[in-house]
Amino acid sequence: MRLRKKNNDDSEAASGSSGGPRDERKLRTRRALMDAALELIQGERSFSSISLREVAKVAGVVPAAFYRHFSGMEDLGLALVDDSFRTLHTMMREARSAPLPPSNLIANSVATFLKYTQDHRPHFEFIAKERYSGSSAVRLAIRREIRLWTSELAADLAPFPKLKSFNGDDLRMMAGLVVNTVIAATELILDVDTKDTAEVARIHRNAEKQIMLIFLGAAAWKSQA
Amino acid sequence: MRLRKKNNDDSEAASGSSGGPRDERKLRTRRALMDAALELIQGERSFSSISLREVAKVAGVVPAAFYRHFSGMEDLGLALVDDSFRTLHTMMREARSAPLPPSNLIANSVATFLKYTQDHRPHFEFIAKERYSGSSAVRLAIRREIRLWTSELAADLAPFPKLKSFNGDDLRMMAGLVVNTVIAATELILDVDTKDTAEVARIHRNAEKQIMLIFLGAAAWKSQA
DNA sequence: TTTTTCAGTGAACACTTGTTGACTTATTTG
DNA sequence: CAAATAAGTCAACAAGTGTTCACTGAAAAA
Repeated sequence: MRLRKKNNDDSEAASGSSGGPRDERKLRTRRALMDAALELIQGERSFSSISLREVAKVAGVVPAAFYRHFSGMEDLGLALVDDSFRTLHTMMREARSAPLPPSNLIANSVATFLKYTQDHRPHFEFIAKERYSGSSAVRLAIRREIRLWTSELAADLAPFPKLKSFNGDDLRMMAGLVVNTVIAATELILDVDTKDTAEVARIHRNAEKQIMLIFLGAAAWKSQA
Repeated sequence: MRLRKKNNDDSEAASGSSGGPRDERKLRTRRALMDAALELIQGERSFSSISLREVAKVAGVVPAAFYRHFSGMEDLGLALVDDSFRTLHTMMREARSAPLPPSNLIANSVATFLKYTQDHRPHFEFIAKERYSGSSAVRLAIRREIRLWTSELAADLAPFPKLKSFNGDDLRMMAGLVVNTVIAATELILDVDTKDTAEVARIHRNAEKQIMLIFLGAAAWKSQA
């Protein structure tokens, strides 16, 4: 109990600190479990309706082995939230480091984002499905991440000259509106047949227009009115 | 098979056509099953994670009796979608028949709507949870209803003088934005402790501002730009 | 080399699950 | 009144559930 390290929760192997063949193997299985869950989520089923045993089976592992990595399904769910939003933050970092030209900025940003969600479908499908129907811990984690994302966007928006008249609260309010709109479009696209490019394009255009409408309103906004 | 009426799906009793003691009883049990499902949904669980047997138990009925009313859980889910949106349409009809004064119209509408969602929490919680995580049939049904709702709102919005410059498509686009915003606020409120009036008020104000921002943009909008 | 650690195994457990078929019993129908 | 209808009951089923425990065997530590 003192010097023993039980290490039931991957706290070490998850970060791949030492990197021996054993840690690597553990990491692989952990990923296999997470990927298995994401795979089972695709289409009809939701995370709360899949079983620990199914996840283990798809991951090619006996059910008991699951517990070497997660304390239960809820734990797995939280890990998937982290995983999914890491994906999102990576994208936003890339976007900032290679900024788009100011002309057609909105249309390009929307296109970039929606393209990204389609390329990482499993993660975003997981988020969309668990956002409201998951356990309260998972829901809370997702809401926290979205709030964070909203704040990031607000910070990115602040320098724009047209948004001078916004105070901090109202800027977050506006960013929240943009995030909501983008999320709604994402969720629609996820529910559409990938090959139905016409419908996907329609959703794109709609989201673009909606965000343009928001910015049009922003140009006329006066905080503390 | 010809003159026999098996009546496995409540098609008659659901509408309560004849109204005898038997039909009334059947209707009561049907409602009990639906209410049981809504009750089980409250809080942690989601519709896809509750079982037919649990629903039957809460409804005070043996599992086999469930099949006298619904062919399975998915069928129950579709019935709940209908039920929930009937609630919503009732509200919108009431709102139109007793129109609010034009001053503070937005703030009043938002307040009315959000109040309503809190008074019919189970229905709206069901919709929020199943919108993305339910079976495809249920998701489709919900999306269809939301689209309908959006069109209704667009029709209500059309007469406004400030929205002269909108064509039909763009009007639906704007209505969609408003609906999304209201839904997002609703979903946030449902996830907040009912007694946390400060947080509820914060969400109210935020939604109001967001919709005002949209209308501000609308006043500057030119369709087919 | 010997010992320790630990991811993964296999079997067993006590339950819950959806669905079935034959039944009872009150209402409806003729 | 007697016959038919059908909502609800009861018991049984095969299959799947989460969790446990003693185990094996390869990698890590000594």
